[in-house]
Amino acid sequence: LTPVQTREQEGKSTPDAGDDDQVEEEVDEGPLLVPRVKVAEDGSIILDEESLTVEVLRTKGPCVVEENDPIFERGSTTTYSSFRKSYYSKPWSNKETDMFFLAISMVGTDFSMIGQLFPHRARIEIKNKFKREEKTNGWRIDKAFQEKRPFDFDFFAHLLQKVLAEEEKRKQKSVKNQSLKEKKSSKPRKNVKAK
Amino acid sequence: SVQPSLEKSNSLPLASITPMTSMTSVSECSGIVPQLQNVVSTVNVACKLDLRKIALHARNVEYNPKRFAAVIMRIREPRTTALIFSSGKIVCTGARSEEQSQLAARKFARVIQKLGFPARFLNFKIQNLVGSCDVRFPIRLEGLVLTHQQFSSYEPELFPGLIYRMVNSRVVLLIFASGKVVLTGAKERSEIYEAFEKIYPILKNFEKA
Amino acid sequence: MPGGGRCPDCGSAELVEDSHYSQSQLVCSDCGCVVTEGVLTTTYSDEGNLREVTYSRSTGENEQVSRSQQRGLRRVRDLCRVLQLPPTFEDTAVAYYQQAYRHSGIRAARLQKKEVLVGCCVLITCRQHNWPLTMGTICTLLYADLDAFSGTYMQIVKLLGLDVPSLCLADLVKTYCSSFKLFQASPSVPAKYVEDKEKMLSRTLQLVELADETWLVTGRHPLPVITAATFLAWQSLRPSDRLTCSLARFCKLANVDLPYPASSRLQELLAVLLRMAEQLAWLQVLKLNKRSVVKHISDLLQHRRTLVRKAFRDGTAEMEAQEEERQGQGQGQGRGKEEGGSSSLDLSEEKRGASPALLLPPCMLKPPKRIRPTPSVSTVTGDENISDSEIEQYLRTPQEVRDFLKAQAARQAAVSVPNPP
DNA sequence: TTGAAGGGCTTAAAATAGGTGTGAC
DNA sequence: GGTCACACCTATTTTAAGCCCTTCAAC
Repeated sequence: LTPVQTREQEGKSTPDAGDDDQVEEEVDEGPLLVPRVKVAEDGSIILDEESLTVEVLRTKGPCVVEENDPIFERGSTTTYSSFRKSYYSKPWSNKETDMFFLAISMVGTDFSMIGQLFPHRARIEIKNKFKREEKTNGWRIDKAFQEKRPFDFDFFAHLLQKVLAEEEKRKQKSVKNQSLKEKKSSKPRKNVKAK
Repeated sequence: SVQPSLEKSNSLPLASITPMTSMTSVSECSGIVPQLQNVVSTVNVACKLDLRKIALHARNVEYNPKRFAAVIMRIREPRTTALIFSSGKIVCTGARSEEQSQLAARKFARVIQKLGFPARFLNFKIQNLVGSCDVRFPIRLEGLVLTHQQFSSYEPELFPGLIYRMVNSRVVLLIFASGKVVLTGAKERSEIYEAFEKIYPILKNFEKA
Repeated sequence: MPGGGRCPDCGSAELVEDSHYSQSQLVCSDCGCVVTEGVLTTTYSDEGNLREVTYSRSTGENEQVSRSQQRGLRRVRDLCRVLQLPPTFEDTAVAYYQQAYRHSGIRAARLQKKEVLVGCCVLITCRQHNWPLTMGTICTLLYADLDAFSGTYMQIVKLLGLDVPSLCLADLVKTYCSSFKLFQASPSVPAKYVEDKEKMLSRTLQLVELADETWLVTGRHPLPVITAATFLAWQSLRPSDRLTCSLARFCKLANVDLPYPASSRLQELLAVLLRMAEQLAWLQVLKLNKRSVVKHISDLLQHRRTLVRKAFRDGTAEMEAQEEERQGQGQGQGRGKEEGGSSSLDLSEEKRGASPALLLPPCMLKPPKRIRPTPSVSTVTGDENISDSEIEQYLRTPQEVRDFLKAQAARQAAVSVPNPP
């Protein structure tokens, strides 16, 4: 039983990889199972409740209805939120942002192409990043666009991998630091985004 | 075209207040001039375009025929974005004024020309203007929707603003409790100005409950 | 019609129970239509099966009613029954659905849209009868996305030229509040948490009215306002036992969802109450905070209107004065005083004693955030010269084109051969 | 456990257009 | 089953305020 079987093509978590001629595999249709399963389960429960309510009403017949007041007990059918897709996008670290500008200088404003340079980012995230930077750091966009750099896919991929790995390591370290610091309260670390 | 009848206001961000030179007009002047925020225009370069070729030779573009059948081209000055279709039709967006939009459209056409297409510049037309301003007093949207029901849609469960469709005007207004107003749908800036002058006294009536 | 009626498809009265499914259903033995499912369980995928099972049996007469329209009408009735609406509502909602179908644009719409259209017609009917029903409820019952519902709702109201009254908050208080499981003791609800329903409704209503008077309702989702008001009403009716209970815990034990914006509404309401408390001499000395003020809600509500009037200045004149002041100062600033318009919703305790707060929507009290980069309305005429060099910055040189193609090819190769470890 | 902050979505308008859902004929 | 006439997805821009999500910081 799949109550809502609309195929939402806006799969998140897996940045809609497939576009651009090649790279067919799986492409859209992204089932995006997680939310649907949740919906189905939640829904089923509600449905059962409602079914019972209807039964009760049928057998009970004379409803309480307080005279002219159309308002009477209806059980808790009033709900607030309904289903919405998740649009969450991981924040860009400073290093990753630097990589973003490097990508701009290599390929220009082709967000689909840049999206392929960032395997964990969907095209829409690249576009939003661009628009955001245009508002807050317009000069950096201009600078990157004018500083043409040769488009070297492998070079970029390796550099990005290194940067992200470093990021991850740093993150884990800070978590560990936090858990075992306690005594060593004064540590002059502080990164301050290099160069 | 071009020279706007009303003074193009001032560049002072906060100064949407105009000294209101003539008070002899029939209705009172709000003293507020909506600022243009976005201009959409179209133009026809009148030749078939090979979008793949454009995508290969220009570095300010994106082209994904699977996703969308147009080249998306961006230029820095004026900061605008264009949709370029193989038919030769161009949609230019993002400019702050009609003139900026035309200049931008000419630049897009020039890029196409430089790529070897016999581009012309036909039927340039402003298609949509978006403006905004602030009346600087709060507005009881629930009161406004009651008395102007036939023009209004206010559904706070869906959107915080009231959607107001003007009579005898293409302009649609988004009216917020904060007193901020967005006006859109106009093809000439006078329509924006007129719509605002028309709505202002109405809004004044709903400053308080 | 409920229960023992006729098949909405073919009109047959030969309805039989069919318990092949998890929920028993009434099925028309003439055409095979499922007349009443356990409720709104039909989905598009089910519909495929239905279509095969039920061939369209022409009853000879009119019936230009399409399959999808019949299904929609059936679901309109189902939804009305699930919501236990008065019988007359059903026909009104059905009429709206039929009216919508007379438009080719609706007939050609996607199936999902026709599905949420069912909810739109029921919602519109309820609104016109002042029957409190939220869009969230409709969407939950239909398993619909609120955004999908939104588009269809706006379209249909425009298309049919309907006058749809707003959702009445007071009515919603009655139904929604009543659904809180707090009115009788149970294993999950200790005695000290049990409250009298009438007292709760009355106080919640007053708090919602207070919220409305102080700009906390306009432009906001209605239900979270009520959730916050209900919580405050409940706390204030027995503060000593309930002050330590959080909004989240309250919702959990009352067995209702905690709407996301409710926390903000609660904070805003508390700020308003604090401001009001400052106007009462005997409360002033107590140096109340957002926690202790709850104990005096009863007193504050008693003099609600007077206190609101005293606690809040009329914001407009003030705003205009500020605006003019800014004008005089020129454009260079961007900071300036700000503090002058100290938020009426500011909870910081040392701010008190100052002049009354502005009575304005919270969004107007937030510090001006804008970074207007638009000094350049410029002097562009649209006819200026365009230099070749300006255009050329956007073009790739022949060498760059070759490099780009090469990189593109490499990229494709990398993609088609995923991992070469 | 709470919040704050940051980001992206909702609404309106308008042009552009292929591919395809949808139902009537 | 094909034509027809729509819908309506993808995409672009821009403002408004609210909602809603995640992440990360004080307690």
